[in-house]
Amino acid sequence: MSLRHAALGLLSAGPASGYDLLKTFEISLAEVWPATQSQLYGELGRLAKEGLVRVVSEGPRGRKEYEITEEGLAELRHWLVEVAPNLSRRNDMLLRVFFLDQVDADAARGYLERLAQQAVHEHDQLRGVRESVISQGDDALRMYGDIALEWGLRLTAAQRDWAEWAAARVAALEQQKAGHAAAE
Amino acid sequence: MSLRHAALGLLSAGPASGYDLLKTFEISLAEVWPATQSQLYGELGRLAKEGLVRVVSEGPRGRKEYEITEEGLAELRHWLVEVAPNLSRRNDMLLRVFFLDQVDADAARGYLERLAQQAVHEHDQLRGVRESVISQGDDALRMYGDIALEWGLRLTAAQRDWAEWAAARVAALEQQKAGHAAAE
DNA sequence: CTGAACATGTAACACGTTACATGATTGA
DNA sequence: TCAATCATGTAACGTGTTACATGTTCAG
Repeated sequence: MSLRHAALGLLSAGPASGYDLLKTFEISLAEVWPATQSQLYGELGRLAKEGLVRVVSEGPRGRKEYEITEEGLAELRHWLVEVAPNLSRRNDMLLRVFFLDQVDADAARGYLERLAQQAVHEHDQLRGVRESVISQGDDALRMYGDIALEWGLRLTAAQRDWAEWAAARVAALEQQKAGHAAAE
Repeated sequence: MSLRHAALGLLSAGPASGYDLLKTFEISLAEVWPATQSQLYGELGRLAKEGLVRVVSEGPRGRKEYEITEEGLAELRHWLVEVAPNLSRRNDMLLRVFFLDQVDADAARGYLERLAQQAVHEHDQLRGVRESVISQGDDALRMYGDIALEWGLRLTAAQRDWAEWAAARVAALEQQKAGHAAAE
């Protein structure tokens, strides 16, 4: 149920339309909480019905501008620090590792090496983002953006190191097996 | 659509009933791909209908033992190395960081410190698991289990370091603000 | 003989994705 | 004028969660 809180969070920075929020979801929140148009319009309707947001103006082309209410702000703050974060631990990439013994060592090594490459790529992307947004905006807002970015940088670095280490372990086993075969 | 592959992966190690698989999901796969009873029985039925698994024996209490078919094995191997892992990036914990400017610095720091503590706790749990399963089972199977465990150890360590670093940054801002206030 | 563990199944609901459907405004 | 962009909404479908429902077998 966090789409609701993502929407409230974005609206806490100022009024916006569904369309506006959608852009934000696609750009800045895509790496953390992707949302589709369909989902967002539905949620905004529900939030309005429950009084957590309110329509403040209707612009051209049927545009509806939403504003967060006091009640919505209270709900956002409550969620932020009082509700236990539910670590959604489903991990496709790691699930595969468990079954990697079903393919030969060469293919398994290839899989791990690709993971390492992907991590390097993502890390570079994030470094690019950091370069492009240096020191703009106010204290707190900027700091928390930085902190989130740093999380990405550290995690992709750790993922790269791990994948490289794992690929090397598989390669070592391959060598060992090859030695065995030659000795027979 | 990975529950299907998780089930195929478990069955690739040998025949088992839905009930058996459920235990495995609850114990060894819980951290990577949780599944409920309801979901699993449904999926096994579908897999059987599509010929990726087959019922090999019916035991007491209506127990149905499933075995993976050649077709199922082929699908599993295909998925393992040929299908791009879809990185499910939804991250509740990080989403909150983006909106942390909505609570005071003290509460924000508390949130980050709690994240660090949680990471330490998880890291310790995993260290416990590693201790308890040292050097059992065969080469490849053991190795991939190790590799997955190592991922957990490295990620929880990185998460702890990051959360501690972030909490320190927020504390520094608090100090700065307090100095300001005193100077006025 | 009784409670725990074994064993499977269905129904209702929540959430997310994709696709369809529609129309208004603006700038080149 | 016409294409791009703005702007919202709904329907169908797939997946995941919780709860309900039922019955068997084994060990003490």
